[in-house]
Amino acid sequence: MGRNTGLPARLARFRVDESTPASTWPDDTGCGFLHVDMDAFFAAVELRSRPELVHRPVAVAGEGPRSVVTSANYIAREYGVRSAMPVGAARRLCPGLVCIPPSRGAYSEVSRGVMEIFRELTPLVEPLSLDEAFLDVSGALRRLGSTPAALGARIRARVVAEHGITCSVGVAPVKFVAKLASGMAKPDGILVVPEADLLGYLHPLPVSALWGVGKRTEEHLLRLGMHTIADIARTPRTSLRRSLGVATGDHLHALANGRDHRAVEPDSPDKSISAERTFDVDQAQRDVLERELLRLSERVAGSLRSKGLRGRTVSIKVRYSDFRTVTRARTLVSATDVTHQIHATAVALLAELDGVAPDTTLKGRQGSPIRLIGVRAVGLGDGADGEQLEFAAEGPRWRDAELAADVARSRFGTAAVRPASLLSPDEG
DNA sequence: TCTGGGGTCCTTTTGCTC
DNA sequence: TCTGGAGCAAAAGGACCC
Repeated sequence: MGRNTGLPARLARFRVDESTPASTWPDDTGCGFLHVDMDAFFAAVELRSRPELVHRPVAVAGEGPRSVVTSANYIAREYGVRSAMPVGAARRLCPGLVCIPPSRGAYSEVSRGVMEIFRELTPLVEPLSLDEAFLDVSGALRRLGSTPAALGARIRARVVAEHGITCSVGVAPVKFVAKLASGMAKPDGILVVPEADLLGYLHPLPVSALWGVGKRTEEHLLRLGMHTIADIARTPRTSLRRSLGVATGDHLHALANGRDHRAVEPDSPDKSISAERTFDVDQAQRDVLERELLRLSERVAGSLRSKGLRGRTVSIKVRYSDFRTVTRARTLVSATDVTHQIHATAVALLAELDGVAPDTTLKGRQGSPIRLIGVRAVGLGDGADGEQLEFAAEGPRWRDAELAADVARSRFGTAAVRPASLLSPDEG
């Protein structure tokens, strides 16, 4: 089948071979958690419409000089191409790399379809991103007359038949192990971690395999002499707390011992909504930065309105040319979804960063060169906590105008209505 | 290699109030 | 009147994930 590449021999017995009778599969009794992950999702979606590229190294990446790879097919990965890698570096590793610009809408549409398949089996579906989700199937087994691994196989068959892309499935008695298992099942496979083998599976793995252990924490753990998950498991919890902090220490200690009491949570509300932009060339001109803040505020506010949310705190993020990143936040008297108010707050925060009074004339003013600027709304709610006092006089009018613009955009396209300051000179 | 964009969560610091 | 601490919320930074 061309699968099984890179799976350590000791784990081969956990892999399901769907061509053999289910009676020969690993024991999945008590494995209520499935984690389903699309294989090289964005690249796979693109390749559906570009079959001539299937046997070539392909990456989905933006076209700007500072773009990075968002997704690479498995042929490109053989050359060392990875997501988040700058496109220039990827091309050096793989000179024949075909780069395709991302088509966000297509990914969302496929994602919706795939999630629908999951929800037909169980209502307990927790999407983690466009291309992966946890499923709790423990309550659905009797109704469906199935086993967890068989459900995983069913999902895989439907996703490939209905959407033309492959996915991998992890099946386990606890949530985070299902996620680890799907990663090891890749590409195009299923891995079952039987309840009885949970610690046997987990303990020989490197500490970096734990979900939540990134580069920094890995370095930290290695310095402390912990190389495998077993090393963490036998370290006293108090020592882990001392070196990693209470929350992280407790968390890693529990995971390393195979304990994860988190349930699959289908409806977790949004905590923040943000938009940011990295400039092709660093910008120091204040009016350019303020115009970009307007564009970003529009996106954030539009997204808030489309979800029926308002944010109480507005924050900006600025990354300077030397990659130093700072954030500044301001909490409003009441929550907002109005572009005008978010932009005004963002501009005031930017002025503060430069030590300039908010009402200073900023046109043409130079600050330190900036490579990235972003706007975020946090403290989200439905806005039922009252009207916008701070904005009482003119807020409702701005909001009405923006709602009308939303309607126009939904009918005539996103370019139909834009603030005058965002029009290029020849459009004015 | 020269580092995107959208998120979540945690820790530490700071400022306010009692 | 001044000071110290507790408790809390906000702000800021950072690690991590896909």
